[in-house]
Formats: sequence, C-alpha cells, structure tokens
Amino acid sequence: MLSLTEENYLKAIFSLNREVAESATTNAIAEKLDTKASSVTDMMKRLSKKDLVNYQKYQAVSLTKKGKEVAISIIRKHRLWELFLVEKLHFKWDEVHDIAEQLEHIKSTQLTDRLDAFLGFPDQDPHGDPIPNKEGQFPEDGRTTLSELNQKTSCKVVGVKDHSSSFLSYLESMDIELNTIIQIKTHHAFDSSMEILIEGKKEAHISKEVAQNLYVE
Amino acid sequence: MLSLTEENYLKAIFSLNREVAESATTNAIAEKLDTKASSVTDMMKRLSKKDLVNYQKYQAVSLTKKGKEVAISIIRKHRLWELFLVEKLHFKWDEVHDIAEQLEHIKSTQLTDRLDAFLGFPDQDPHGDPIPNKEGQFPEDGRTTLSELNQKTSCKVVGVKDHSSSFLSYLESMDIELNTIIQIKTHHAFDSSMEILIEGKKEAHISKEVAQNLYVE
DNA sequence: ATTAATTTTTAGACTACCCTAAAAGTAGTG
DNA sequence: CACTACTTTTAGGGTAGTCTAAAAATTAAT
Repeated sequence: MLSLTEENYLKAIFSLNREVAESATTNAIAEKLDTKASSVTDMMKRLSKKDLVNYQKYQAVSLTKKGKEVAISIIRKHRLWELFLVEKLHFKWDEVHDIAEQLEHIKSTQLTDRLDAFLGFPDQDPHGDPIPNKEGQFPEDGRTTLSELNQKTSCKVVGVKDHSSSFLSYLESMDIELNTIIQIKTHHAFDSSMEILIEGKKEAHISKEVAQNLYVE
Repeated sequence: MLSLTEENYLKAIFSLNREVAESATTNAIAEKLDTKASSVTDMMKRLSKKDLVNYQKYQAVSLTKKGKEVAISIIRKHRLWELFLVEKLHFKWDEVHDIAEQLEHIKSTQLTDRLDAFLGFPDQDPHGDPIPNKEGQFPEDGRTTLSELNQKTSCKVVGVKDHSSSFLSYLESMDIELNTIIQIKTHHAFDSSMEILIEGKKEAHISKEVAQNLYVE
C-alpha cells in the first residue's frame, strides 16, 4: 500500500516525463512538489527499492511499469472526480482541482469503476484532458490524430475528437467528412499547422487544433 | 489543519462518549483505534495542546467544543458519503464503510454541502444513523432520545419517534406513557441496551431500538 | 582542460506517529 | 491498611518524511 506522498511523487514524475522525456530531474520534481531536492533524492531511493522508479544517482528518473500503472490510476481517479464535481455537484471547472487532488488518493478500484460508470464512461475531464480507462489506456490509444502524422503522408478520416457543432460545421465547409482522403503537403513546425490536399483536389490550411481533433487511419 | 490520525482520534472519543459518559479512557480509545495505550497518551497531550480534548492524567477524556465540531463534521461526511455510495453508485450497505472511512477526511466544506444538496438533504444514512446538518445539529436535535442519555440519569417521556401501533402497545405493556419518569440504571455498551426503572418502581430491560424511539426531557 | 556554476547527494537533525518495557498511579479485596 | 490487579504514563527508540548545510558530481565556460 502506497502512501499519499509516494503517490504524489509518482504522479509528478509521470507528468514531467509526459511533457519532455528525461525531464524528471531531482530539481524539477522538487519544484513540482514544492519540496527540497534532498527530500526528492531520499524518496527516489525508497521508490526505487519498491520497484516503482528507475533511479541512478545524478540521472533523471523514469517510472517502471508498476510505477506507471500507479500514476495512471491516480490520473484516472483525479479526472473522474473532477468531472463528477463539475457535472453532478455543479462546481465550476476552476474550483475542482484541489478537491480532486484529495479524492484521487481514495483507494478502491470498485469505487473508481463505479464512478466511471455513473458518469457514463467519459473520456475527457472538464478541462478536456483524456481520462484513461480501467485498463490504463488513454482514450486516443490506438487512434491516431492527423496532428501526429508527418508531411507527404496520406490518410483517411475515421472520426472526430471534438463533437461540437461548430467544429463539425467547420469541417463540412471544408468538405471534410467521414472517409475523406487527406494528403499532408506541409507540416509547419513553428505552429504545427498544416497545408493539406482534400480528396486530391482542394488545398487548405488547417490549424494545429483542427489536426488534433481529426482521427485518421 | 488536522491530520487524518488526529481526526480519527476525535471521532473515536466522540463515539465512546456518546455511548456511555466517561468511557473515553486511554485503553478504550486504544482498543477502538487498534493502537497501544502509550500512543493514546501521546496523542491526548497533543490534542489537548490544540484545545481539542480535555485531558487530565489518569482520567477519561472529553472533547472540547472545537473537538466536538470536528468530530461531528467527520461523522456528517462519513454518513453522506455512505449514502452517496449506496444510492448513487449502487453499493450494498455493507460494502461502504471502508470507503467512507477514507472519504470522510476530504477537506472541503463546499464539497460536503453540495453533496448534501445532491442527495436531497437526507437525515439518515443507509444504516439508519442520523446525519448531522451543516450546523452540526443531529436531526433529532431539540428532541433527545432515551438512547442518548448516560446511566444514572433520570428523565421524562415526552414523545415517541416510531408511531407504529406495535411499538405503542409494547410501551403500554411496560406502563410507559407520556410523562412517565424513567431512570437509567445501566447503559450496556456492547449492545446499547438499558436497565431502567419506570416511575421509580418497576425495573425493565429495553433494547437499543426502543431507547432510540423514545423522546425524553 | 581547468575553473566556475549548477545540480545532486550526503550528513545530521526535526516532527508526527507508532512501538516495547518499565515505572507509577488507581482500585479492589481481605 | 497492605497486597494484588489493572490502567496509565514515562522513557527510550523506530520509521516516514521533511529540512539545512556542506560535500561531491556534473555541466558550462573560458
């Protein structure tokens, strides 16, 4: 059984490594958890002994399989509770973080799974962040968004992530619908926007946000 | 800000003193919390310094006003969460205790009050125990049931909670009616039953259920 | 490549909470 | 009142987690 403190360390390491690889350094973790570097070193030794992190003196740490599972389960709980607070208890999306920060440590798989069901197996929290399912898979797992592809690639639209009518009508105006073939001509690095060719005939420029919300194969 | 451990001590003392006055002895608390007497002594000194308990060496402890408020707020949270688990997440009434034991320590008055509203301001948990309101009043406040009194106390019957004819005829058979004087001789801790003296003459044994359904003054 | 700046680790100490073993206090019994 | 049984407290120590200050290692810079 892990302590609240240990769980918070794992969560911090997970999120640092999500953003940029090799970034979970002693100092970075300390800053994230508002503690001191020496405390982090201490804890890394303990977590390493429990096979939750891979730790080597003076090097950035990474999570083991076991550590990753714990971290994901905490993120899952955090996001489910946030959604519960907003959707069922009518909190505003900016008021829920601190409460979810506490609720995420409640230990009961059954509780988490039933909460998940109660909320209708959602895949996004109130901030639009993905909620991993009970197997620890993030919703877009297996599904590729257009934004993940490189230029000169061709693909077929198989779904949308954002279901808002404004997004859908925007797609319609571009003649993009299910099964539309898209070729990426240029993928601009500076803003992640793209020049694409729709169905081999119509050229268009789409923003990063649009590319991130189109599932393709 | 109180620690989880401190909160659990306060809750234990509250419940011991509810059952029988002067019963929150070092040993009793230790047993209730599955810890050792020496640890309890330790904690009593700390809680006393924080003005949460009244502690004098070698004597049973009681809660201060502040201590009582904390204890009641924890009980409130525990019972609201239990009801949530049963009513909304469809847990069985016997599966919820351990989870509620964790949830009761979540610190957010707003959360508690919204959960209360979400559940429709209930006054009983799934086990039939009363849920204090946000002011810390138990639903039957203003009205005291016989079960809330300690042994050696004397009181007068002023009403019944259960109005069923079977209960009323049972009372009649015991010669208990409005304005009857009852003296509590013994309040058994193990099953909350009582030995009482009716109108100073007739001795009787009554169960917890009966005591809980008699309003007295 | 040696020095300087920065990061990380170690050493030693503190608090909260727990324990065991022994001492001290309280109560019951003849 | 003394003796025994029991309860409670003290004394001393352990672990988890924190800190500061100093030492060691790494990285950057001249």
